[in-house]
This record gives sequence, structure tokens and C-alpha cells, in this order.
Amino acid sequence: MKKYVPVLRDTQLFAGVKEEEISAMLACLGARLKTYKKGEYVFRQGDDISDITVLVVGNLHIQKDDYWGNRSILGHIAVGDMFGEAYVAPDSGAILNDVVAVEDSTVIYFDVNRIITSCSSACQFHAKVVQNLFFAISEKNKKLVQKLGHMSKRSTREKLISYLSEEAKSQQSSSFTIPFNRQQLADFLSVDRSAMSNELCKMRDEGMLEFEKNKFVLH
Amino acid sequence: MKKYVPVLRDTQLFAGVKEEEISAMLACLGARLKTYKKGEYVFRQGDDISDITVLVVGNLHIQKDDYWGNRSILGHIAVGDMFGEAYVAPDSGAILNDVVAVEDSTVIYFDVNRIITSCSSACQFHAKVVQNLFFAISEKNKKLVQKLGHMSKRSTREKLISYLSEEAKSQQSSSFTIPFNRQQLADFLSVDRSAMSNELCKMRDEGMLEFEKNKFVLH
DNA sequence: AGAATTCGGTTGTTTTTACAACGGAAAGAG
DNA sequence: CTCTTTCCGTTGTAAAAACAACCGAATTCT
Repeated sequence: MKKYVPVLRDTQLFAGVKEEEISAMLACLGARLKTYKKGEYVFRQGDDISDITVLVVGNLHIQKDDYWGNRSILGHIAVGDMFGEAYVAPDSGAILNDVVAVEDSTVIYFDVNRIITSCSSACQFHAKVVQNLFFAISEKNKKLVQKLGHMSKRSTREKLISYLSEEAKSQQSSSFTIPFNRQQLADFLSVDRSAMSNELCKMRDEGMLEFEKNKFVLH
Repeated sequence: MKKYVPVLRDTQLFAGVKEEEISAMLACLGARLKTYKKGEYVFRQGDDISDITVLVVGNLHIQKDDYWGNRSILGHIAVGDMFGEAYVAPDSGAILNDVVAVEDSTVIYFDVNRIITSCSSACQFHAKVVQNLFFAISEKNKKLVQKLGHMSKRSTREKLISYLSEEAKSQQSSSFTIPFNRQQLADFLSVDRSAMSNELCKMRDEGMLEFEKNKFVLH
């Protein structure tokens, strides 16, 4: 566990908390470590969770399969990202999605109740962590709204424009890379891969953009 | 302001806080009251906000118009609901949507920094409010994920099934009413109204469901 | 290195959706 | 009460997406 403290220091959850302070807090927050092989499920639809997790090694996808096997990738979790904050409310019910390791991964679980309930003098940085958690959820909330913005576009082209524009803006450059391959991007935007690929190439032919693999340049 | 304290008492934000305690906290939380006529904008895309608002009278829609005038209704805000929590993080940037009054409405603004920063002994229920706010955001987060679930369906029919099933589940009855008219539902699901109307009638003809106005019965 | 698998582009066909336009019923305004 | 507006179902047409199938290139595995 100790060896991941430097990773935790750079997460939203522990922003502004020193490594030694984090080390001291781990027990207080009920931290537990778990590793997953590529392809393993971290959470499954229907699970009841009362923990917040932080990914310290690997890469996770949040996805959902419908009754007919169509898979939607709702998002991805990178090292340092947090997951589970949406399900911590006392009556929030079971989780709605699957979380699966797309490569060998390690996560740390934190007991939500221990985070929220302010504790004794043992860890005076608790308040800071609560605030961080709060801002992090707020941030994720905003991301969801953004994704909803892409999804609400009617056509594949508009969805692509919406997604790529935003990616360019957030990376502050018209040249940027995306964290998806074609199939994953199609799943993320909930469109057909080949249709999307087709549209992407049309847009390229029209001079709107260039791309190579997951690197894009907008014109 | 005082007269809305009973309304506030029943909100998520003040759950478990007594009316007199709420009254005592209002000043401490920097509460301000504002009224809007039907059709007026409470927030506009691009506004910078550092307040959380609670609707105490009326009805608001969260919506977004794209460059070509297509309107998406991303959600609605009922009396007692909160808005703005997604934008409270220090670097969350401007709001992405419009919030518009669909009937004459009254909202109360709370200064976010005052909520999060724990204050002096004057209001010992501050911690409770922070916790409530936390759970509320968490809850909204989950709702966004649910909506994303509907939106990620490929066809209008599947979107309808997803939305209606969930509405039935959340109202715990196969007979329920929805808070939208046809155009609004179409906007909410980001589909064409006439195509959706058509699909609904087909589903009705196939015996899957019945409806009249905004009252639905699933079979 | 050679075989197998993944990845991404392309094409043609079928299905679905968007769009436009219309009309009747219901609700609201004067 | 009448006129106007909103709401919603209906239809036909044009556009777009889904789907299936295929292929070459790159990557991974052994």
C-alpha cells in the first residue's frame, strides 16, 4: 500500500495533502488494496458498493451491455481517477454499470462512511479530503453533462464534431490524442463503428481535420 | 425569505435540519432570493457561477441550443431541487447550459464558498448541510448516468423503452405519468418528435403499452 | 519469422430517422 | 363564444445510420 502513496498524492482526492499525511490517514480511511487482471470485472451491474475507489495502476472502462449485447462505453478511468462517488449516498441503490480492467490494474478502496464522518484528532486533514472529494464529484458531474452534450447531437458527424472540439479545447490545442481506438470511440458516442469511420474519412476529405490512429488535428 | 423556510426544510440540502436552524443559517450561507417570470433565463450558457441554487417556486428546464438551433432538454428542476453543484469546483469554468423558467419561479442562491468553508460556532449544522450537499451531488451524478443510459440506445424505440421502463421502476408502478409533453420528451431523448410519436403509436398498436397525454401504462 | 488476431477503412443493402407538411382535437385568449 | 395557438398523430420522402461483409495493414503471440 505504502508504495502507492506518491500516486495518491497526485490524485484529486488527496490534492494538497502531503505524503506522510496520506500515509497516516490510510488506516483511518479504511484503505484496502486489490489487483485485477486484464478483462476482470472490478464492479458489476447490480453490485452494492459503499466504497470509493482510486485506480493506482492500469486502466478501467465503465461500460454497459444491454439485453441484446450492445456495449456502450460510458467512460474510462485512468490512473489517479476515482470511481464510485455516484453510489455513496445512503439510498442510491445498486451500481448501474460494469467496470472492467482493460489492462492489469490495481485499485485502492476507501470506506465512504469513514471519509464523510469526521473523525478524531488523529487525522486533521480529513476536512481537506472531504472538500477534495466534493470538488471531484462536482467535476465528474460536469463531465457527464459534457458527454450528454455530445450524445444529444442527432448525427454521427455532429457527435464527432462535438466530441473532438471539446477534446481540442480541453487539451488546448487543435492537435491532440484521444484515449480511444475507433471501436471504443464508436461505443463511447453510441454509434456504429463503420459508419463513424466513414464519416470521419468524409470529414477528412472535406478538409475539416486530419488524423492518424488516435491523433487528431482540427482545421 | 423566511416564508420559504418550510420549503427548504424538505429539500435534500437541508434534510434533517429544523426550521429554526435553517432560519439561523440563512445569513451564514449567504442566501439571496430572486424571482423569474415564465420564459426568463436563470442561467445562460457561458455564465460563471459560484452559487448553488434551490428552486422554491415554479419549474425550470435545463436546456441547450446548438449552433443550428436544435434544442435539447437535459433535465428539469422541480420545487426543492438544487442546481449549480456541478460548477462549484474552483476551476470548473463556465456553465454549459441554459436554465430557463417554464413558469413563474423563485430561487434561492447560496454562496458555495460559505457552504464548504466550515464556519464558526454560529451554525453547528453546517457539517450536516455539507454532507447533504455531498449526497445530493452524488445522487444527481447517478441520474446523469441513467440518462446517459437512455441516450446511448441506438434507436428511438430502445430509448423510449429504456426511459419508460425506468420511469415505471422509479414510480414503482407500470402506470405512471411523465413530466414532459411529446416535444419535451423528444428533446429530452434527443429524437425527432414526429418519429417518436410514430414509434410510440406503433408500440401501442403492438400492445406493449398504452398512453394518454403524459400518462403511460406498460404491459 | 510465421501465424493469428486486432484494427481501421470501404462498399452496398436494408432499416431507421429526420424533415416537412397537414389536420383534427384540445386548450387558452379575448 | 369564437378565434388563435398548442399539442399530437399521420404520412410520404429524402437523408442517414446500422449492418454485414470484406480486405489490407499493423500488432501480438508463439
